[in-house]
Amino acid sequence: MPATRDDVARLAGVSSSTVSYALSGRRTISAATRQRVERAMAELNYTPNAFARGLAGARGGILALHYPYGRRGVTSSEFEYVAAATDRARHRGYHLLLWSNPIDDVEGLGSLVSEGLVDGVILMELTAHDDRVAVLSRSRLPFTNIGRPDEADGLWFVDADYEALVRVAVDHVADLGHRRVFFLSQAVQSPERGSGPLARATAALARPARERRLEVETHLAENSVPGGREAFSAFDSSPLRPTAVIAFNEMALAGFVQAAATAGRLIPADVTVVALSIGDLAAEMTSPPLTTVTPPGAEIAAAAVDDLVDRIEGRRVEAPQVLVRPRLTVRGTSGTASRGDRP
Amino acid sequence: MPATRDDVARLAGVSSSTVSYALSGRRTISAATRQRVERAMAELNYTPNAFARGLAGARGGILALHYPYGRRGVTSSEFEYVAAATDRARHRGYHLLLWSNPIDDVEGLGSLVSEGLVDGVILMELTAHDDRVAVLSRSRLPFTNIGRPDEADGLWFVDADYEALVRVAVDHVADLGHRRVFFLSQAVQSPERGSGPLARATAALARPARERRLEVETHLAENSVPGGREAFSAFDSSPLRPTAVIAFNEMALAGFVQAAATAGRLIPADVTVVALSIGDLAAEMTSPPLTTVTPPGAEIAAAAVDDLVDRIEGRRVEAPQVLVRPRLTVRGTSGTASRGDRP
DNA sequence: ACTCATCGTCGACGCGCGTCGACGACGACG
DNA sequence: CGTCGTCGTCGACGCGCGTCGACGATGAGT
Repeated sequence: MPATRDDVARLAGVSSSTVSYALSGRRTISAATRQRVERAMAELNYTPNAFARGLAGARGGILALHYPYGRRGVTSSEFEYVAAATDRARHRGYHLLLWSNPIDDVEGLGSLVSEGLVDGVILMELTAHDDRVAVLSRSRLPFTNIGRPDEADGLWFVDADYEALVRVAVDHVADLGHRRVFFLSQAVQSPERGSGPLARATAALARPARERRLEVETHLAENSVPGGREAFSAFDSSPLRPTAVIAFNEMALAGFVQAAATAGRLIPADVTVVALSIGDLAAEMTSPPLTTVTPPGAEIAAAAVDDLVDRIEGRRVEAPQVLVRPRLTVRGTSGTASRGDRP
Repeated sequence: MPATRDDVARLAGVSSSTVSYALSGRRTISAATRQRVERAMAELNYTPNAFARGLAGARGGILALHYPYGRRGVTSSEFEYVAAATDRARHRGYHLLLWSNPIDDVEGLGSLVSEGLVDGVILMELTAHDDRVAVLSRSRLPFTNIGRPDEADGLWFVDADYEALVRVAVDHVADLGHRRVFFLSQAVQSPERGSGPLARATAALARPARERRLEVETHLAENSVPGGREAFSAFDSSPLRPTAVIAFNEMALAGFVQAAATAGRLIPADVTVVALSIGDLAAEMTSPPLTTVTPPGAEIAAAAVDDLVDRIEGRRVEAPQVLVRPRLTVRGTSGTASRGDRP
């Protein structure tokens, strides 16, 4: 039912290919003709058919955003990435296709690729060893990553700067005078694959801790509320007697905070809490609201889209590897260490 | 670079159209031929080109999920809808295109439609008067809604049952012995358009309240943390002296809870709190965790996708209007009313 | 006056698939 | 043995667009 290019051509009294050139500007068109064509397009409410455009060899104008299946809505900020990517893609003239399948079902990704529907792919939540990267590399389809694998040579990616993330948190805690820190980490499901962010943050912790002369006790908690309660027991009975918590475990932190309240521990008077990678809403839901150090998800997603589109359109050839600095938001859970703990 | 249908045909020693029929099953094919074709497809790793398929008049296999832009991804459960829809679409053999633009920029939606790219559209977060409905109705493109406008005759929708939502909350509070309730509502930005859920929930409150003999004071708070703090002052100084809060305002509830803690009000000993439409993560972040009554987002999204696909494939013609019952999750913020307040 | 480049426009073709009509092979039936 | 219907396969065409080569019209240069 929608108008075709031929309809426009007929109405404007020109040939069909002239309409095409008027639209793409790939050949010179006289001002008079262009105007007639534009008027005709407006009148017929013409929009080029996306399938035909794609078939004819041009860009189809579709990007795919792939995130591994199953990690289901646990992370509060996932939507921030998706929404920002959608938005940025639209501004660049592309559609965003959401695509999700089990992380080890690489075949699903393969069929998406060979369907030829998308001009490029953005991979979300990269793990340390991610098979998706191999599949896409082989396919010659442009892609960028959010996050990065251990082996990132020649790869395009935008990632949070986890070294900076940890350093900012450590500095903040140390600046407040704390010296003994409880690192509320998480137990990794499949150590094989490894979670990039967690591993990176964990590895990055040692150095700034040493520089700021902090003693750190690490606790691996389940990523769940009960896991957080257990973590609090561990914290509470620790011989280290830590006065601050740096948490990289969203659900466990919730349990931890609840358990602390139940046990009568006051935050931040008795314990300072700094949460890593937690969304604003979740941070505001606690009492007092959480001090957080968080990567700017929207910025990261937008940068990934920009890189990908640049690459698709041939505007860029070298592989950008971008690390984005996190944002420290001091809310209510960080306080100065009590007298006896001061250095 | 990917294999085409002709490649498969050549390898299998049949004609190109035979491959097509073997794939679609729209004509009978001998078992022997089918097998040769399938072997050839497997060997070449053949996947039909999506653009050509779409151009040739068949389904393109793409659905669009449209959500209004700008409502700043603050809502905790948005991703739940999106992820569930993506997943369900995939199971039904469709791709999901995310599409978002300012709610009053209907033209953007129009161009998506006339591009002919998608087989159907799902509209999220419908408001009471939603221009998008008119645009899509005119386009003859199949669409379903999540939420519903005031004028819903003949429309396909899946919506949370807000009457039930409110009733469940009221019953829960009343069962605990509370008689005076503070309804933490929200100030609507553009009263013109009206937020369907809020209006519906508000309207639905009167009747169960009367039936359960509850006195209700309604407070319109900004949808923000400070707004919630102000709401707490209003609550605290109310002559009604309410003992329970029913909240339909995510960010304000956070502020409210914080203010309550600051003021030394204990939850649930002094105040019972029931939150409407709050995601699980956010609910767990408070101490104690929030008792909630929430529509099952994943279920709603999946149902909308199912309806839409059924309609596209001609499996259904009458308009289903589905109301989904909410889920009450009793966590830590609801307690029995103190003695003096009992009936 | 004639040549030659340049500009603006046109017609034709191909992208890969779905589908329609045709046609050969084959068994059933008279 | 001839006829008719069914099954399985084939070739051709069209979907709407991008793009290539061709061509007439113009203006500049000799």
